[in-house]
Amino acid sequence: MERHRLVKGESFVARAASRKQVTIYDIADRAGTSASTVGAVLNGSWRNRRISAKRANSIQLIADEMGYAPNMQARALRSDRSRMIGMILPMYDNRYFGAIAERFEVEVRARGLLPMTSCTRRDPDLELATVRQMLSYNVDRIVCTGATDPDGIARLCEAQGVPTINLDLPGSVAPSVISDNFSGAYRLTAALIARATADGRQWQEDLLFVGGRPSDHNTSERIRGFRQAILDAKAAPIDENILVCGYAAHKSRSAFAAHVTATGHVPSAIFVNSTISLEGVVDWLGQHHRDALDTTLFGSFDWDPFAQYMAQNLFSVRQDVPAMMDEMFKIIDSDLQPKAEVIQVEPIVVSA
Amino acid sequence: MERHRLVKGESFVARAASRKQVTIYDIADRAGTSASTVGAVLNGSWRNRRISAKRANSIQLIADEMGYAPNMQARALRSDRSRMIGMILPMYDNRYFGAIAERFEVEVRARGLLPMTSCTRRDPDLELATVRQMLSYNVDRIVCTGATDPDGIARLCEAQGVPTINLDLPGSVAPSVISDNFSGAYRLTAALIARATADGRQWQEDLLFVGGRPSDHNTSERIRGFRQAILDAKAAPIDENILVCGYAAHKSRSAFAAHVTATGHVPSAIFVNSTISLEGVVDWLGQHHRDALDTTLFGSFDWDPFAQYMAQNLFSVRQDVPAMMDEMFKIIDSDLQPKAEVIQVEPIVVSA
DNA sequence: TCATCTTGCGCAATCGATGGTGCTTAAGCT
DNA sequence: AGCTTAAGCACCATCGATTGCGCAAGATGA
Repeated sequence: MERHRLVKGESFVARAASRKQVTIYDIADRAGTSASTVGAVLNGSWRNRRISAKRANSIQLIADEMGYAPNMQARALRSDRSRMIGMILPMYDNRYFGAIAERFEVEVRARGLLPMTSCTRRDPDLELATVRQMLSYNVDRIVCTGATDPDGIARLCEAQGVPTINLDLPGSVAPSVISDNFSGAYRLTAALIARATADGRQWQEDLLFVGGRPSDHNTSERIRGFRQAILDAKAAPIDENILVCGYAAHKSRSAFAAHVTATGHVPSAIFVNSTISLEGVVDWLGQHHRDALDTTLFGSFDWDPFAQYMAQNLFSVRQDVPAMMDEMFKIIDSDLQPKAEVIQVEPIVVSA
Repeated sequence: MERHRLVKGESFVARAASRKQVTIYDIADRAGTSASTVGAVLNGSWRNRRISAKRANSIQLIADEMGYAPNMQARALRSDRSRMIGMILPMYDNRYFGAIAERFEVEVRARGLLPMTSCTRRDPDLELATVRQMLSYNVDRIVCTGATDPDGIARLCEAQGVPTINLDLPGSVAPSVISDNFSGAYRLTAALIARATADGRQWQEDLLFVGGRPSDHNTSERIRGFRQAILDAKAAPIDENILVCGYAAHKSRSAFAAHVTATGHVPSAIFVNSTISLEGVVDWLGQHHRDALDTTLFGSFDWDPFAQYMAQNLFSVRQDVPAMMDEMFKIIDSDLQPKAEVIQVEPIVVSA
C-alpha cells in the first residue's frame, strides 16, 4: 500500500516501539488517503489544493490523535526554508543582552519560528564560525547583535541568500537597529555634570571615561556625546581622561587603577561604558578606596539593578530593548528587501 | 551526467547565481566522480569505503575551493541525527543561568555540535512547547535546566528516543546534575549566624528566609539546610520567618514588605533564595529603610558581582558552574545509557 | 446527449546526504 | 593461464515533506 510499510515490512506498532516520529505516511495509511493530501492538510495548503473540508477535518483529527509533529528537517530540505532565525550576541553577563535574548525568543516564537541564539564572546572568528554553522542549518535569517564585523557577516550571509539585521552595533551592508549612543552619552554626561556642579565638585579636571573599544562604533559615539556635553558645560574635554581599554572587567579595573595611581586621586565623577566595565572599577575601589564608593558620582552606560542600589550616586543609561526589538521585527515582518539604513532608538537615562 | 544538472539544465554558475549551497553533486561533477564518493570523503567515512587517499585529497581540495558546507537538513533527515543539542533554561536575568548558557555553548561547540538554547521563563507550558519544537527539529539530546516538570519533559523525549539530562533541578526519570543545595544553604546560614553572633545581634527571633517555590526541590533543600543550621546553633527555626513567595523580584518585594510591616522591624539577617529575589528585597529596603542596606546581614543563594559590592554584609552561595558542566558533559560524552541518578556538586560560599 | 468545467484527490519527482550492494579492474597465487 | 581476492568506486533506495501535473467523477450548459 505504502512505501515505508511495504519496503520495511514494519507495522505502526513496530514504528512506535522503535520510537520514531509519526509521519504523513503513517497518517495517510490510517486515513486511507495519500501522503500528499495529508501533507497539504497538515501544512495548511489544502485549500489551494482543493481538498474537501470534510477530508481535511478527518485527517486533522487522526493526526492529532496520533500526535503528529512535522519533521522539520524534511520540510526544510524540501522547501528550502528552515523556519529558524539565528541570533548571535556577545555575552550573557549583563541585563541588556539578557533582555535582548529573552525578548527575541518571545517574538520569534510568536511568529511560529524557532529562535537559535548563540553567544560569541566578542570574538570575530567565533562569530564567523557560528554564522557559518547557522548557515549550514539553513537559518532563514540572522540577527547580529554587537558583532565586531557586521559587514563581513552580512556579506557571507548574502552570498547564501540569507538576510541579516544588525542590532546594537551598526553595519553598512544590512539594516541596523541601535541605540542613539550619542544622545544617551550626552544626556548621561550632562546629568553627571549637573549633579557634580550642584554638589560643588570640581569635575572639570577629572571627569573620567572608562571602557569600550576604539574600533567600536558605540564607543566612539559615546565619547563624542561625552565630549560634547563637557563642551556645552563650558569646559574642555581632556584626552588623558578617556580610557578606552576594552569592556572586560579586568581591563577596566587595571586601566582605572593605573589612572588613579598616576593622578593621585579618585575622580569626582566617572562615566563607565558598560556594566561589566563598571564591575572592574567598583571592584578596585571596593578594595582600595571603599569610601569612594559612596562619594563618587558614577554614570553607567547600561543598567543593572544591583549597580543601581550599590552606589548612592549612580546614573545609568538603560537602552530601550522593547523599542529596539519592535523596530527590528518591523523590518523582519515586512518582506520588502530591507535597505541598509540605521535606525536609532532613544535610550532612557535613569537618575540616581 | 548527473541528476541535478541534467534535470534542471542549470550550470554551476547558474546555481551560484541563484545563491544556493554547493552540494556534493556539484563537487562530484567537477571531480568527475560520483556523489557517494564525494559524500564519503567529506564526511570522513571514506576509509571504510576504500576510497584512495589520492582521490580523497583531490575531492577535498575541490570542495574547499568551492566553499562546500554540508546541508545539515539533508544529513539529519537521512542519518536521523541532527547534531544539535537543545537546552531550556528559565531566565537570562542572572549570572548563574548566564554562565550556564555560555559554558554550555562553548562545550557543545567544542564537540562539533550546534547548541540550541532557549529560555522558558519558568512556565511549564512554554517548557513543553519548546521541547516539542526542539523535538520537531530532531535534536539529539535536551538539557533541562531548572525545569518545573523535568519528568514530564523526560518522558516526552523518551517517547521519541531523545535522551535528556536535568540541570539545576533534579528529576527522577533522567540523570540530574545539581548543586548540593542543603550543604550550600547550611553553610550560608551558618556564616550568617556566626557573623550575627560575633556582631552581638539577636538573630534568633528574626532570621528570615525569602524567595523560592514550595514545589521546587531546591527551595525545600535550602530550607532544610537553613533550619538545620539554626538547630545546630541551638536555636529554633520559626515557620513564620520562612517566606516562600516565588522567585520574581516583585513577589519577594511584597512578601518582604508585608513581613517587615507585620513585625515592625527589619530583620537582622536575611537569607534570600536567589539574586532576583534579593533584587526585590533590596529595592524595598532602598526605598523604605535605606540605612538598613548597610546594617542588615544578607545571605544570597546565587552570586552577583554588584550585589556583592552593594552590601557591606553580603554572603553569597556561588554555584560551581564549571564543575556542574563537567559532570554533565561526562554523562553526555559517555554513550552509556545514563542512569537516573542525581549528582550533587558542592557550591562555594563567598564571604562578606 | 455530448462536450466542457469543476471538484477532489493521487502520482511521482524532488530537496541533499548516507550507506548497502554490486560491478570492474588489478594483483596474487598455484 | 586460470582462478581467487581485494581495492576502488558507482548505483540506487532511502529519510519525510512539498508540489506540479494529471486523472476520474460529478456538475453544468447547449
